[in-house]
Amino acid sequence: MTTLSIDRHDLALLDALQRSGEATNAALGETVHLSASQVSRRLQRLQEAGLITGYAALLDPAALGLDVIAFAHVVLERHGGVRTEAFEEGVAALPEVLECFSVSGNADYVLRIVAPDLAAFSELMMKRVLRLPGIANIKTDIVLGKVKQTHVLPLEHIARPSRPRRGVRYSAG
Amino acid sequence: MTTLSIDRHDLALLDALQRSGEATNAALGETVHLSASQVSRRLQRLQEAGLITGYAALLDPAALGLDVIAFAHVVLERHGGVRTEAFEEGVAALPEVLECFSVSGNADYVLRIVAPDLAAFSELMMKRVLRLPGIANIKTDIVLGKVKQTHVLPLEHIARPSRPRRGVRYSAG
DNA sequence: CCTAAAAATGCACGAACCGTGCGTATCGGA
DNA sequence: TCCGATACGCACGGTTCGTGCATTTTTAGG
Repeated sequence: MTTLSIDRHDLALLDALQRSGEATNAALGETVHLSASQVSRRLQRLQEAGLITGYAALLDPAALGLDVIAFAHVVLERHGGVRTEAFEEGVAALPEVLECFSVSGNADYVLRIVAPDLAAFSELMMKRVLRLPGIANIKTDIVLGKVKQTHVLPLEHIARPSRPRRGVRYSAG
Repeated sequence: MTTLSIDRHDLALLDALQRSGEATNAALGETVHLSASQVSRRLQRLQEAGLITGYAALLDPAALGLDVIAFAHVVLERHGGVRTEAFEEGVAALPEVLECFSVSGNADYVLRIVAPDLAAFSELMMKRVLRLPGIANIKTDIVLGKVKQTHVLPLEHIARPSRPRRGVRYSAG
């Protein structure tokens, strides 16, 4: 496990990076007021510490023909089984299921699913999702419109020393 | 608007890129069996066509102290107003609200929200979300466990000519 | 307050990477 | 089979990257 302390430069860097991950170190340095070499060194630390888990190209779902988004609320049968494992593995194997969380509330799981169109979505639900083991019932919310969608995590809650200090430490192991 | 046709090399490229957006053109070319120069040219086309909307660094929410994820199901009041705009703008201005969709079903909107902990989440809901205009009621599902979470869109549904062809075209304007 | 250790900074330099021009090869249509 | 169009790999100049080094700034202790 690596441990490090974060200062305001690191926060500005993380914020800039999750918005434009393709920026050069020089460009990043200009927005956060650091030299390119410092940006390079800081990024190396942040990555080793596990704060930066990777980089990704963001694709436009609509341009790829993925026009349907839906949230599926799954309730499992309750005959005290190990069926949850089978269900979770089955879900993880479906590429159209982008997310699956177990949740509090009425449902056991919430799934975020994408599909090309309603016909494909229907077929996916009937032939793949509903056939997963242990399902009692599913209620589905189909997305009608996108008000907001971002991958940018809020960083405002993190204390911002002007310099790294002992005490406030962030880690990932 | 730019229009282009996609072949299997482009698909392989998009798939590789959304998994590791930091890979060099040479490395990408190795996985998709193309030269680095071709990768460069294809990426340029895919970006101009709008299929690639950007690049981002992926951060670890837990390492940043964001331990709470929740889905909020919002029902608006129904006195035929333009309050929906005010609500949507208010939601868009909250950095903790990563996503907001209008949906079919019982609720009007589904919001995905992150927060450092339950105390902060509670305060966020009470002081910011519930004070948005036009809200009738909110039901919240708090995430207990993460079974799967990915940003990788499925591409299996796209036809895969060995070469670009006229007819099958993808676009983004 | 003063001093010394530690850490961060900017610059410089060699290596790696990127985009483009160009000649060649391959594909599709007639 | 022939021709136009398109995709391909190679090579090259410009850019970017990471690291070593000397300097400056900050922290902690006396």
